[in-house]
Amino acid sequence: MSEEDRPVAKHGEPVPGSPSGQPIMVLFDLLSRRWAMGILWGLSEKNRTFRELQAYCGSASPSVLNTRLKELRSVGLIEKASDGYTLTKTGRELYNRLEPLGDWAMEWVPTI
Amino acid sequence: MSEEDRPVAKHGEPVPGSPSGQPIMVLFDLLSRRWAMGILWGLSEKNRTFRELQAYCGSASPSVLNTRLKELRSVGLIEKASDGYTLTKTGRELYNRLEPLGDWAMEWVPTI
DNA sequence: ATAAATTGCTACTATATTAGAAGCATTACA
DNA sequence: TGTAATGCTTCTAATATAGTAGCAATTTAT
Repeated sequence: MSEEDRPVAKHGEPVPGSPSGQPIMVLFDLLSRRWAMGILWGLSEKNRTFRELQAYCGSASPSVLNTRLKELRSVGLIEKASDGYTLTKTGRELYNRLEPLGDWAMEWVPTI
Repeated sequence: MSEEDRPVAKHGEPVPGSPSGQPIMVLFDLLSRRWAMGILWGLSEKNRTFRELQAYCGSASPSVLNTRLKELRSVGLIEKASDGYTLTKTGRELYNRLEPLGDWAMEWVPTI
């Protein structure tokens, strides 16, 4: 009973520890789960199968990966296609807002 | 011995589980730690003391909050000011790239 | 000056999440 | 009809986070 359902907080509901239920906190709660952003990033390039995603995310545990995929599907950010998982329209919208982090990271990471 | 140093991966170094060491993965590894994004978000409005941040982040555990603050300081995203913690120039740059998520979250969250 | 608050933590235990290895059922291919 | 991928599920160990208590140092009030 270790990695059971941890539903994504709804609007107005307290995020684990965040009583506000502010939208941004709901989103942060989701995105800060392991591999969540990596999955979105990986799928932005092309559709990927479970095992491809696993490799892309550095051998992520299948258990965690699967949990994350279920969550992302349950909130409509990704879905299954014939050739693996794919971003939904909403998922791509989110990715578009995440994308600027890529350029920034390339400048920043070498400095640390 | 539970919440010891978990250094932020350097460029080229494998992120826990991510052999690539791609900049974006290094950043994701940092940002996906509990409260990391919430802290940046909270400090973007104004400087906040330890206890103010704790309240802002929904009564985050002092132990975790402190760990996170150390990490964010060690990579130069935040620093101490006379009236609490503050974003560095670099930290604000990162925040600026995070900010679009706020608007998006306000549209998205009500739909889930 | 002294007492009472407040602040910024540290320490410790309990719980939750993630890692990692193994393996199984199903589909795809040869 | 094998043989090999694929998409998981299950289990245990390791790690991270939550939560409570409390203490030393600084600030505020008397």
